[in-house]
Amino acid sequence: MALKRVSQRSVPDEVFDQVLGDVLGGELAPGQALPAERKLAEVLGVSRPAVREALQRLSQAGLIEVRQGDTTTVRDFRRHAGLDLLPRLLLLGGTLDLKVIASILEARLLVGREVAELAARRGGAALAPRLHEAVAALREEQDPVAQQRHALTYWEHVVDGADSIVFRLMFNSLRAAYEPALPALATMLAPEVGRVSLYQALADAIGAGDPSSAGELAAELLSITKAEFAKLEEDA
Amino acid sequence: MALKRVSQRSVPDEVFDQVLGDVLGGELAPGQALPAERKLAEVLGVSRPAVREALQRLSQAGLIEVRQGDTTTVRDFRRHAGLDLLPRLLLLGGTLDLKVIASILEARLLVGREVAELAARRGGAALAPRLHEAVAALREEQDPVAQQRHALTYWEHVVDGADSIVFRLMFNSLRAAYEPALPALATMLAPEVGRVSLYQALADAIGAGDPSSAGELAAELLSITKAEFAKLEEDA
DNA sequence: GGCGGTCAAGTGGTCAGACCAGTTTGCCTT
DNA sequence: AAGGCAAACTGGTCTGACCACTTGACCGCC
Repeated sequence: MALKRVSQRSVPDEVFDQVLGDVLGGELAPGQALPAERKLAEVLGVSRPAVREALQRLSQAGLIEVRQGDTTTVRDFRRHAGLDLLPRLLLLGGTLDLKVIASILEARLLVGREVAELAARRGGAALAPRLHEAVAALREEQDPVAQQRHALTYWEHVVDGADSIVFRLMFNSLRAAYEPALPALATMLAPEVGRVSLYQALADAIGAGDPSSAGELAAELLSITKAEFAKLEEDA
Repeated sequence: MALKRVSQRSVPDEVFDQVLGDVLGGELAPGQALPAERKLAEVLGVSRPAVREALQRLSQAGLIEVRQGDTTTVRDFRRHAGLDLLPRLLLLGGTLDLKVIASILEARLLVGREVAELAARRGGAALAPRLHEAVAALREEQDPVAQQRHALTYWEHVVDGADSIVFRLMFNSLRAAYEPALPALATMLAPEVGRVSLYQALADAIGAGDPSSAGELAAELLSITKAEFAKLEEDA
């Protein structure tokens, strides 16, 4: 068991999370004005520089607009936030948002297929050893959460093989979304990581430089969880 | 001519940009330690809270790691930054990065096709009027940059019709990347926005709820700029 | 009545200095 | 060699003062 560093949350982190929760939860609507920094600091019992740090980060994330001399206003995150906001939408108030999960699984399937094709085209034989290594590690692993980590490593190699900075950064954003939620998602993802033979076949197709097969195999693999989730939603 | 607000750059913005430029430009390599906040503030001739604001934002963007009591270190942005970093990669040091443009155009084509299919499946007839409105505005427009804006409005409607938060946020990140560069990109994108009939046909396919046609038309439309760019690169 | 100028009050932006909290390194003792 | 302690360094936070911008109200002039 690996011991992790215990990290105390900083004051600006607390402020950031609180305001973000209110924005995403709808309590703070687009166009609405936030209290002045001085007021926020007073109400929250913290210093103004700490409030400023949080607000500048919220601004960077596309959730608020800060203008000197005027009140800070809430933006419509659906129009202004980028993909990096995804982790916060997935896990909101401590619970997983099922609609966001569905959207992630869908995007993962559609984009994953394209990335696998690119990897077959561009990664080819040089990529195969790393993929097979990840498959071997996945095969040896019993712990469900650790299995997910091996699968993530596998897909990291695939997206590197695609040789596209856009897809690489996209992968990072998506990984950042579900990595914190892995313990909760591991059960649902188990059937997928259980199909080691599919991971193996995809590695083979990529290594052989066969985009058509790679795309199909990737779609087949990534369809498993999407279907599992759809079934779960029907049962609920 | 619309007059835009003149915005003075703040001190934390300047610090953020400078450190970000050094990280993305390679002067600050992954694993390397940044000078202490106090040192940075002294060297840059600014206050420490301003430095902190910038560093916390850089940390949020995945470019550095800040830990209390230890030095702040540089992270490998390729592994840790998300899609929201794209604007900064596209326009680095005032010049457009051709490799990033190529990657954007490719991803735009592959993802745009999927989004158009989803929009045809989910947006359907309710989406059509807005699409046709955007097409009409595009047809009336002569200014190349303004044409791009109409095209962006068109695609915003399409991605809304896809009814997926992941693709919506993705669109926001991509738009944030090329929107500041529109004046520079307008020439290259002109053949695409000149194909109003293709935009029209795509709107029709989406309105008719025909995913197959929508995907094909979207791919055809988005292939234009990709091909133009490939040609430009060969000429250079 | 409409427009322009001025002022006050509010907002965000920045700074200096002090103090708190965590990490690392060096030195001493067992 | 290992453990403990202190110092020096790091980041984290606060207070209070001042700067810069925006908005709204009021007044004077045409």
